[in-house]
Amino acid sequence: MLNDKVVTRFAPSPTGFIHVGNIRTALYAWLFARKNNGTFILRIEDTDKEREVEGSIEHIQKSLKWLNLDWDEGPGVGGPHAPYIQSERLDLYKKYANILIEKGLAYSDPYTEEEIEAFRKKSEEEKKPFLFREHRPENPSAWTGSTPLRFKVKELKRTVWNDVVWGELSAGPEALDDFILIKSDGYPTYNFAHIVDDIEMKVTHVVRGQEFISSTPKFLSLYEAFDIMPPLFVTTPPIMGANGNKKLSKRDGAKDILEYEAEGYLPDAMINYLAFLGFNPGGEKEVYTREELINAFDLTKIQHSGAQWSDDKLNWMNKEHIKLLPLAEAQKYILEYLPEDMRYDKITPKIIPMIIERISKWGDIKEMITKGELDFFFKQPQYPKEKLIFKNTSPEKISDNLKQAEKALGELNENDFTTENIKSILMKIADGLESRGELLHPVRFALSGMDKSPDPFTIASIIGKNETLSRLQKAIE
RNA sequence: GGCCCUAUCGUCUAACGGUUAGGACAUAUCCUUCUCAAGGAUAGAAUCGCGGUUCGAUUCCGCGUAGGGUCACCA
Repeated sequence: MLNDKVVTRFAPSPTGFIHVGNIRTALYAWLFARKNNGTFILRIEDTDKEREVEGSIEHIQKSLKWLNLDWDEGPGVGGPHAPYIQSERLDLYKKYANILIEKGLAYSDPYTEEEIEAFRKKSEEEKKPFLFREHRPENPSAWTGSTPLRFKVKELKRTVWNDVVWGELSAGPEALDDFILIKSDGYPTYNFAHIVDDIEMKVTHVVRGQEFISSTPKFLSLYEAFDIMPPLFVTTPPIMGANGNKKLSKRDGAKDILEYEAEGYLPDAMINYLAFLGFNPGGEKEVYTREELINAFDLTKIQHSGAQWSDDKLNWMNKEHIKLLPLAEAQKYILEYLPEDMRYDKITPKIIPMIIERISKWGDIKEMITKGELDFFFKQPQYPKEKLIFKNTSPEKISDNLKQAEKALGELNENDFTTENIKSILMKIADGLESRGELLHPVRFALSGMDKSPDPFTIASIIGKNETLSRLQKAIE
């Protein structure tokens, strides 16, 4: 087993979108497979037809594709163990079920749901855990397929196993029970189907959330029944909601991973953030590229306890990744968020760095536009009267200062109309005044019409000499 | 309730049994700046409690406490 090629899998059920908690488990499985030149399988566990949500399979694939978590086997790409959708593999589960029946390790469940409910209620009243095996029928009739098929626990014992992340784990015999293998509707349960598939697909490392720790003894007893070496278990801690310490779940507002795409996060930033929420390779470096992440990934450095989600940190991480992006690449993203009239203007490329400086995700551009923080680059701004008042300075003085600026800038050659030159010229004038603000504020306001904006030198150099002079003129009037 | 697991700044985390317990996010202040942003600097901020082992415990052990998970014909 140890010398085998690494095989990991992500096995979601198609019950809707997948959220960040699910995706991180997939990410760890993917990182580990990639690091070891192994195989990453996508398998759809659709054995509960009632909970299934239409379109989920496509949505799951879309989510993985957005994050560039490519799968080597699975829906869309096929593979040696196809099909990768459990509802299309029912014969296989029957085959494995028959092996257990022949070994005397599976039997037909004779009870009605009401009867079982009564057993459960009784246990509850007696403050004891409900165990089906205490009600195991003496001479069950042959299984016909219309009743549930149950696993027959052979030996009640303490189960001890080794988890790659947590080390040695164990549970007493009360964790073992005669669980259902195949439901009365003919579909296998998760407990049974995923083990058959992991065996068939030769999965070496089962990466999954810690909610499965308690049922691991059951899984191990199944492997034992088949006389097959179990895979290694890699248990990941939960992700907790941002406000509180509840496990992140759809009920508590966990978002569809694709919403983050819509908000303009970078896939590599999302992966970086997600990986570090519950994993740390040591050292002080935190911003990792995809390649670096694969190299640094180490299952034994996964945390044991839950980590709280933080939008702040995600935003910071995303900004760091935006900074790593080549300018041309960033421009491509930004163009998608700009309205038509800002998109193909000759000004556009010049404002890219200024936009990048002010956002943490592409979606923030929408906000900048709404606030009018971009308009003035493209057209003459309005000067709302209520904003025209500059404290401690008379209108005449301002007008004079603007005229001075206009004159000085007018003497600057068109080709020399750079941020640096404009700054040195305006600063020279401003330094002669009582305060620099007496000049810089009116000039900036003349150019942008905004209370808050980038500095006047940058704006002037972007919009060019003619437009700058014309706006100064207009403002003087 | 039974069983299982976890515990370092507000948050994410680092630290062969020996460190002034480190970094990052967030926060505050300062610098740069007319403003915004970005950048730089500084500050405050943690080993859950009690015992034990040890020359020495964040680290190992026990007991508390707190939190999480799980006890389905769901996955």
